[in-house]
Amino acid sequence: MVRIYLRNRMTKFSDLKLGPKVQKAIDEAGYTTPTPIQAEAIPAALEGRDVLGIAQTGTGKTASFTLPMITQLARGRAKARMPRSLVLAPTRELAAQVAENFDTYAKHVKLTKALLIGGVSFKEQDQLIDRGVDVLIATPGRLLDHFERGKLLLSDVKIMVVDEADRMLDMGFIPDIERIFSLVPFTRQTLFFSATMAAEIERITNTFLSNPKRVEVARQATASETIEQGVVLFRGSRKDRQASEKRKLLRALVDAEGDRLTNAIIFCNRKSDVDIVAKSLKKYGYDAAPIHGDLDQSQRTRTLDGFRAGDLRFLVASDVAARGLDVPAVSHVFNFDVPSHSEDYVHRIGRTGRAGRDGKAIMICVPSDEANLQDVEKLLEKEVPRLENPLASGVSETSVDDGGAAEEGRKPRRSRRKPETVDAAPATKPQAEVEVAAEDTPAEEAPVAERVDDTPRASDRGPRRGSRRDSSVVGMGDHMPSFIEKSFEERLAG
DNA sequence: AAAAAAC
Repeated sequence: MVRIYLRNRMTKFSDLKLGPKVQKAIDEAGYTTPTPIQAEAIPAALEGRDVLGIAQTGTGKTASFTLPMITQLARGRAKARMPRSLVLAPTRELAAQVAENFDTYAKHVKLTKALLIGGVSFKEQDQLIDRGVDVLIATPGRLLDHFERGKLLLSDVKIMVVDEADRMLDMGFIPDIERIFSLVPFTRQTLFFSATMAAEIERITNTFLSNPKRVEVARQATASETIEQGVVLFRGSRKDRQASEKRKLLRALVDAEGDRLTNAIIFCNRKSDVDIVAKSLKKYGYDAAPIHGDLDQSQRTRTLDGFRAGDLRFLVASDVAARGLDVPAVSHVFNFDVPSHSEDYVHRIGRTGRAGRDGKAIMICVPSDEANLQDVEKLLEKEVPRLENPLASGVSETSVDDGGAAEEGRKPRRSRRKPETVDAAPATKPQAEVEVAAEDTPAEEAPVAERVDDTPRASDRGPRRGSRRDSSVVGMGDHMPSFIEKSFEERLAG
């Protein structure tokens, strides 16, 4: 550890013998010192050796293969339909991210590339391939699809990269990966990256890598170091109300963070819940948008770009966004559900507290998630601190409804799941119902409509500064019943 | 039990 650290401190990018044009791009990007994995992997890759990198995101893994690749590919030219290198990534977003990395560091080098991912038309991808590409970046499914159409020849691939291999394993891509390995020349160079070395990954590397340089990077500061964690144990007042009450709790937790919250990712276990939570937050005036695999690729891209640019404050996500995505500077991660794979917890909260910044990760745990919480704590080897439910004292947890947030607008393509009972109720105005909650009256009996204007409102809710792009917000908008805020003040004071 | 990825 110490040795690597010292060595890393002494090594500069300029010591690594990268091509002058690559070096220029690095200088312009403002980087001088490589990360440990870059310092170790780049020299080996430049020598033409296979590399087995065991590292997580945030370690500079992507540049550890793009930089030597650009250097090596700077000479020579691709023939039509015969890419000279191939990068495989498990998700479309990750593939797109790798492509951006090439754009950044190959800007002074004449290098052609194509991004082959699903969800977009074949036509443009075909045209690029026909012209010949130096770098092909792809998700496995779409790559094989192109190959089977006979549009693509892999016999000139000199460098092959497999990124996030353990994720590929989780997603059942290993047979595809093996097939692709069988389609590229035996003499290629292979750069292979995985966050962990599961037995199956070990087997693949033994089969397809040749005397690799093994580069292992200590896990980034584990969860505990820079990320403040907490979990709220929560049970709905009634089973059929738990879902909407949980969303109310989420809003309260968000609000309680005040100005400390600049932006956040909210993870849900199910795509349907991603939609419901995003819709609900939007309805209550929060600047939120969903991302998961059932949404159009164009929408996924737009949402992610907006979030990166700071135009979007809350990203409600499935685990499509848990790993690998480079989203700089997220102040908070909320786990609306406890992830059922405990490793995913580490990946999810790893979206915050990056690059030495402080981060906060807050989770909600309902009774049925308690077994998962135990698994998470077993993995962390420590207890996640319990947080008080900000709504617990003095305020009834009953009767908060999103007004059928989930029922409005289009449902995701494949989601035929029946929404929860509460949300299926006729879409009444949320402010009325929240006000009902303030009065501690069961929603069903409340004369909602006429009470709307009497709703006590806090003029300023503090935390939100994002734009509400949806001008048709039906919900509370800027208004927040004062009881919620009051209970916080009381809580903070006490 | 679910998410991701191919049409």
